[in-house]
Amino acid sequence: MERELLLLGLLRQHATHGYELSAFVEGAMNACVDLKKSTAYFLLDKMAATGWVIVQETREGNRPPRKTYTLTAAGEAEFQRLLRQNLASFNLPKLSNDIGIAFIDTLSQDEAIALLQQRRKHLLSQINQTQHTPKHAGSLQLLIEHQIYVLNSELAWLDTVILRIIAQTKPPIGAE
Amino acid sequence: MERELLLLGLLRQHATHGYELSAFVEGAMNACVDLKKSTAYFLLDKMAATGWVIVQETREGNRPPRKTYTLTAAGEAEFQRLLRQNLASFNLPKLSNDIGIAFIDTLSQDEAIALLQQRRKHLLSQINQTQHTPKHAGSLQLLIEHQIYVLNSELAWLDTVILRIIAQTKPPIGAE
DNA sequence: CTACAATTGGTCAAATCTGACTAATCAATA
DNA sequence: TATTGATTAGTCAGATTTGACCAATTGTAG
Repeated sequence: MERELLLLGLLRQHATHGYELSAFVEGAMNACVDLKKSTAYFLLDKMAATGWVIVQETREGNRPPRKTYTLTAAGEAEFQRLLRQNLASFNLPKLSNDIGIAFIDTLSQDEAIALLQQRRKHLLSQINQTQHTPKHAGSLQLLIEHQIYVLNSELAWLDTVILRIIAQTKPPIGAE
Repeated sequence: MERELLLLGLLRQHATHGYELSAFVEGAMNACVDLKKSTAYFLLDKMAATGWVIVQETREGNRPPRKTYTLTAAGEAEFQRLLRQNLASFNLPKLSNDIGIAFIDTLSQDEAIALLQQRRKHLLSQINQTQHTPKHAGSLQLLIEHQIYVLNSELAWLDTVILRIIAQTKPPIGAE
């Protein structure tokens, strides 16, 4: 339902066609949202069937007709409902992408640390990229800030993991 | 690929049937992984087709036959590959579930704050639940710790958002 | 003992998602 | 001004995911 909320919220600002919507989401919002063009069209069509939006094919020249989606009153109501539901609840994001961590003890310490250093670099570059995305309007910007915040906590966590592994079975010189 | 890595990693510890795998994942690992039973079977069958596992139907009594999955050498190799790839890379988790935040400026301050307080409660109770899940063996436990860590950073972030909203247009008594 | 629920083990049709594709237009450049 | 490449706009078959279901077995309470 988060994706529907997003689309309704965007359409609420101004009615537009699927391409612009998905270009925006896959472009400017790329850092915080995963929603492909084809899925966007799918969802829009479903919402049209439900009555939350209406479609108008506007034919220009002889290119394939452009479909403009407009929010209906029912769509506005659904937006209000979804927004409140979304804000009031929290569902933990599952299976981020650290499953590998669960099996890290099958590797030698050296290899484990080398791999995690690489991971650390990926993370840093993502932080950089995300920090340099163009500023969004209004509270959309909060999403980007959240993303940066999350990436930074991941970085901090990763560092503690690396330290733990180093500490683990390397009580070196004066070990007790 | 994270899910395949997980299944291979678990099957590596000991060959077993789909039900036990998915019961474990949907049970003890529920906090950090989202993988339904039916998806697990689907993935297992796919991996069987690829040759990473072999299936043996063991018929006991006249109940529907039980399918036992065993890791092959190719499966072990793929595990090694996926593990390294997973550890060395980082893909940011997208569209957590705070899309609502992007549209929070369409609400009155009072309602926004009330809703976020509710969200805060959900979050707290999830932290509690996750903290009380039974301890996992070995580095599997790291996943749970990560989950708790993430939930706590989400809590901290949520609090800053709430504070920001309160501060936003409420320069009360001696406003300049 | 028996009936009623819970658990074990798995399947399947329907819903959803994806990558690859079409096809027109614009933009630039040789 | 053809040729090439990007951009706009959307479709679709095939892959994946889900929720609901089936059927046997194991408690378990009366």
